[in-house]
Amino acid sequence: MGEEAPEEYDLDMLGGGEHERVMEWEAGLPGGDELTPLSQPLVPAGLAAAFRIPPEPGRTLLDVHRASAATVFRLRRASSSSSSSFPAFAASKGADEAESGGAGGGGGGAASEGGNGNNNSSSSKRARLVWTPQLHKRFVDVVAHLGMKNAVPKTIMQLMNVEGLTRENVASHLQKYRLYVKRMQGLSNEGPSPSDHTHLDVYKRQMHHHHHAYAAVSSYPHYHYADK
DNA sequence: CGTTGAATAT
DNA sequence: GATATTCAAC
Repeated sequence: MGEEAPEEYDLDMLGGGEHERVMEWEAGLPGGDELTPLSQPLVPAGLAAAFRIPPEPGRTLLDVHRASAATVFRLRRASSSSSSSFPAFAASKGADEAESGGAGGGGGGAASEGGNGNNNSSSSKRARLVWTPQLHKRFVDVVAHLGMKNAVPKTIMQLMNVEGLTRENVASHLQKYRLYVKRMQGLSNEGPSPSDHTHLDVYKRQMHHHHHAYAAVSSYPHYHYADK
C-alpha cells in the first residue's frame, strides 16, 4: 500500500471542543454552528450578480488555517523581538487544560523549581528541553491536523506557537514520534503484549514515575538546568 | 540558500 | 531513554 496525500484536515475546532483554546478570546462570541459556513458565500449568488459583485473566491479551511498561522507567526515574532522575557502569549493559562483522562491526571500541582530560572543572554547553551505531556499534546494535535505528509519541523514549530521552542527541538521530537507511529502501525492489529501504549499514556506513566519536583503544568517549554 | 531527516553524540 | 547535534541530501 502506498503513501497517498489525503488533503484531510479533521478540524473539530468548530464543533468538537476537545482542543485547547484561548477561551478568553472566545468569550461572548457566537459558536461555530451559529456562523455562516465557510463554503457559503456571504452574498447570495443572485444578489451578487444583480449588483455586479464578482463571485467570492472559495475559501477553504486550509486557507483559513494558513492565514491564521501567518497571523500567529507574526504575533510571535513581534512579541519575542519586543522584549527578552516572554509575554503571555503561548496559550492556555490557568483555567483550561482538560485532559481526556479526566480526574486520573495524576497531577498534583507541584511547580518545578530547584534552581531553574531565566537563561540570560550570556550563556549560549540552551538548557535541555523537557517534553511535558502538555507540550507533547500540543505537538500531537498539530501533527494530526497537518497530516503526516505536511508535518515537518518548521511548520509544526510555527503552529505550536510555543515561546522558545526551536525547530531543532521539534525535529528531534518528531524523529522519535515517527518511530513510535511506525511501531504502532506495525502492530496495528497484533496485541501480543497487554501493554498497549498510547503515546500520551507513555508520558503519563513517566510523569507518574517521576514523582519528583517536575510538574510544570504550563504550555511553556520546560527546561532543565545544565549550564556548562 | 534553507530545510529535512537519519545517524550519531551527549 | 530522552534530547541535542551533526551532516548528507533535497
